[in-house]
Amino acid sequence: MARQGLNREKLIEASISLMEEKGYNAFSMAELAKYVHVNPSSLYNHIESLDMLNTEVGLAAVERMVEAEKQAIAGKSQDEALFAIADAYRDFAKTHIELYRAVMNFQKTQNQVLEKAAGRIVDPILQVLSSYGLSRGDQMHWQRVLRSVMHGFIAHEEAGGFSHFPADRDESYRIAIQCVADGLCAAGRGEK
Amino acid sequence: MARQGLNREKLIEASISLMEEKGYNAFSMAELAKYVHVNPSSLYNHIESLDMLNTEVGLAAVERMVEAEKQAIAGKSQDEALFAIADAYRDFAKTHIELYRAVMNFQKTQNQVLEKAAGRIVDPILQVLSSYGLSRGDQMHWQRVLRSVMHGFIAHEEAGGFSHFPADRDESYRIAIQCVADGLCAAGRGEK
DNA sequence: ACTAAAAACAAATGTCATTCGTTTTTTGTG
DNA sequence: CACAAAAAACGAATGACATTTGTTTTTAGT
Repeated sequence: MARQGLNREKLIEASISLMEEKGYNAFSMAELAKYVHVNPSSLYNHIESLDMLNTEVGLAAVERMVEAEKQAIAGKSQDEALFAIADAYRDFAKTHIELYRAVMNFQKTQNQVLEKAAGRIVDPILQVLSSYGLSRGDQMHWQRVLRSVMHGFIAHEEAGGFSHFPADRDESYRIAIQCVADGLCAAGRGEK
Repeated sequence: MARQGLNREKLIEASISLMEEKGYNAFSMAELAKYVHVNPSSLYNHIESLDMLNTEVGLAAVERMVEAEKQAIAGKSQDEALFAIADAYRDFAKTHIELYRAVMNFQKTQNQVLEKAAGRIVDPILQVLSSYGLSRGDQMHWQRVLRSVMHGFIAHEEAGGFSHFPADRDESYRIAIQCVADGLCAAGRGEK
């Protein structure tokens, strides 16, 4: 019954660790309580709900992913930056697959939180795209294209959807990103 | 207590209807039991588990999606077929978003089931790609590229991840598919 | 040392999925 | 038509979960 010195931040930290360790789906209030040696009901002295905890973990994961991306693209531009951010994105998802799940499972209800996260996620991508000389409108479209390719690839890869054929997945990803690179170059030259 | 004339097929059908009506997440044994006017425990006379039911619904959804795709590409080839299948894919996902979720939430554990579903999904896509004159290896890569773009786009769109900027989403999708089309043409001409 | 806030607890509620044993209904055979 | 066996329903129970409430313990500030 001795106090554990808990607070909101520590619980979020513990949630991140626990989620990485046991998996996004195995995460629960009961598991978290066990992890911090406390009764499940005691958690509510520090946090409002499981939903809120999932959101906070997702936000923290976004920060880490964005940080990794920014480091990857530092000092680079155009195709070099594009491949760097694409690789960093995939590396993060593979290394922290459970955190990546937390990001992609954001509740649609939390509109303002989602808005904030979306802004952070788009930021380094727009930075890369800015070196291609696109119109403002095209930047918006191509930002979506790149995010679609990256997430779609990782989602399939992680779900085992690419296991049917034995082709090298790294090479598939390279081809996908090169495809976007070529499209960006063409768009940058003003081709429609 | 009068019998309801239930069986495995009818329960799967009911599950599909219920899932489309109430949503993938709201689906439960309790809801299904209510829907077919039976005690929850009675369901186990016909099916093994909720997991198995989710899998069956997912498989049924794959069949419907593939059917829609095949109709869309009938008699078409190259870019026309590509855009047709891409639009059919997105249309299906938007019209039956809860079924689409069921497809994308396949359990990784069910390896043979996943294998079967994967084969079905890839089939119409390979049919489209076959008109581009790719090598067998390239077909495998580009099949992955196209699936990544389509699913990634829908996942983001459906999660509200494309709401941050007011750009037209239809146009973003068109650009994404055109990007793949251009890549396919180049690959078909033997460019590396 | 004492008071008040903070943090822990136990117990309870209302969800689930699933299992078990029992009762009811139907089916098929004599 | 009767009767036995199979099939399908049920209720009750188990153990998981999130969350609420009321109570007790611990700590911090005075």
